[in-house]
Amino acid sequence: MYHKIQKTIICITDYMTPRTSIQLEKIREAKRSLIMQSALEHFAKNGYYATTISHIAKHAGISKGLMYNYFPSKEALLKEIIYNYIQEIYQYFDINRDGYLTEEEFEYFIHQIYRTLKEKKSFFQLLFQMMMQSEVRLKLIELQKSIETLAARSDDSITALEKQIYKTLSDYFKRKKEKAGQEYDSDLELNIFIYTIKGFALTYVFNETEFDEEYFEKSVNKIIELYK
Amino acid sequence: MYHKIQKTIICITDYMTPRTSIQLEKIREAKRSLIMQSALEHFAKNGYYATTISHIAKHAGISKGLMYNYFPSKEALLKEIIYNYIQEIYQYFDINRDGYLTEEEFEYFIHQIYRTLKEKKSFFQLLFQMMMQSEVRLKLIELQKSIETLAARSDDSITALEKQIYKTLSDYFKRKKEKAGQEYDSDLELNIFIYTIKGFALTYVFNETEFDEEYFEKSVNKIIELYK
DNA sequence: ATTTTATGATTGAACGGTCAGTCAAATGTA
DNA sequence: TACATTTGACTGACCGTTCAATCATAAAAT
Repeated sequence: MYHKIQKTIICITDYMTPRTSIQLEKIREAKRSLIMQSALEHFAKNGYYATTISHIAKHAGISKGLMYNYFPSKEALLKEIIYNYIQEIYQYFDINRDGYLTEEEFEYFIHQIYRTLKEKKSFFQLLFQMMMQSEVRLKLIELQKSIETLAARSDDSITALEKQIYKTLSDYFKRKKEKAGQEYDSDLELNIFIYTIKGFALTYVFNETEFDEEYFEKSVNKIIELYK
Repeated sequence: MYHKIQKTIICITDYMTPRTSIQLEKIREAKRSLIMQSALEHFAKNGYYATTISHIAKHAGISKGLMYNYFPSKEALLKEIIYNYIQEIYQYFDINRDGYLTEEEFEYFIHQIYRTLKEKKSFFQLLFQMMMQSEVRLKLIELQKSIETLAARSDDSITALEKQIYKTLSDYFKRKKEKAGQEYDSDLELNIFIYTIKGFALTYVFNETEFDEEYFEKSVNKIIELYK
């Protein structure tokens, strides 16, 4: 079925071009995406090690060998997936780059987290899994660093995202402190808040009982109410 | 060689036992524990699939083959570990079997969670990993059910523990509701509380930066303060 | 005290299966 | 024809598992 889609794409791009140039590149890119999508689903569901290249290929409607035309190795494929998603998710949270969060923006921020979790569920499943194996995590970080030439960021993508979020929130909670009395420990409250978000993310992302979305939305609103 | 065969034949004639002492059983049990300990550490650090029997055996100071004298398979070893720890942890939380939690007991309960996380860090690392792979989780549940003859519990150990905790807490939060006004949604607050605990557990258990214990203890106290 | 013997513990080479990765050939495509 | 894409049989390494053989020890026999 994926195979058919792929053929269609080729047909569409079948202009009179004598040159196999930029169009070709686009087809290639589309297929790359297809493979990554298939791989992500398998990695997320069964884990990295339990997933075989053959399964990924079959699901993507291509042969095993072709995989290696697009990615040099299974590990490279994994890293590429993670790197790409991280980059993409980065965009979502670039809005508050001034570092100042209003209450409204804070609310938006939390909702944005929820939307992102929902939209990229599989990716977060994979990410959680990755972050729980020190061996793999180290490998990832090490390799992110070697890829970093691509972006102008000097720190590794995974923790960079975490850091940016942390910084913005830290400022927000500090400002709350100024408003509130002396008793209020902003760092501590921030940490508790992060635990809550983490726990929520974990629960949401790995929830299989096809819970109501409404249930989770209520939780999101409660969290906002508690911490805004 | 031939010599050996003769021995075997004699063996068949089946004299009564010049057998070793019953204490042998204790040594056996000790070695079983040793293997399980070694396996747990590897599983926790590198994940189930990335861990080889050879590694476990080498770390335990025994040969690969001997592993199979104590456990029928790698998977059985995993299940045995999880089952044992679950059973053990059960004990810790059996105190409030009456289902009624006072504020003091609630405080104790949270502290107990923290102590358990600390004491059985590796196990919780493994457990978190397991719970994130649907494939493995299903296998586990299915097999727990087949082992259940051992204990008089009719539901599987992992979720049973979860359920018991949930029930006790649910009652506690409901009672809070009665005290507080109408605005208070006990179920919702309970869920948020659980997210927080989960997030805290996740952070604590996979923390590698050798954070101060003091830091986490402060968090524990804050959580108590927020939810008691 | 010494030797014999039975038995469980232990070893590691070997087996069978799996899987990441390769490559020569086939199949388009211009 | 020339060039690119795609395939899937194949390879070599690895790993869970097995098993024939050895070791260690305690009781029995001498």
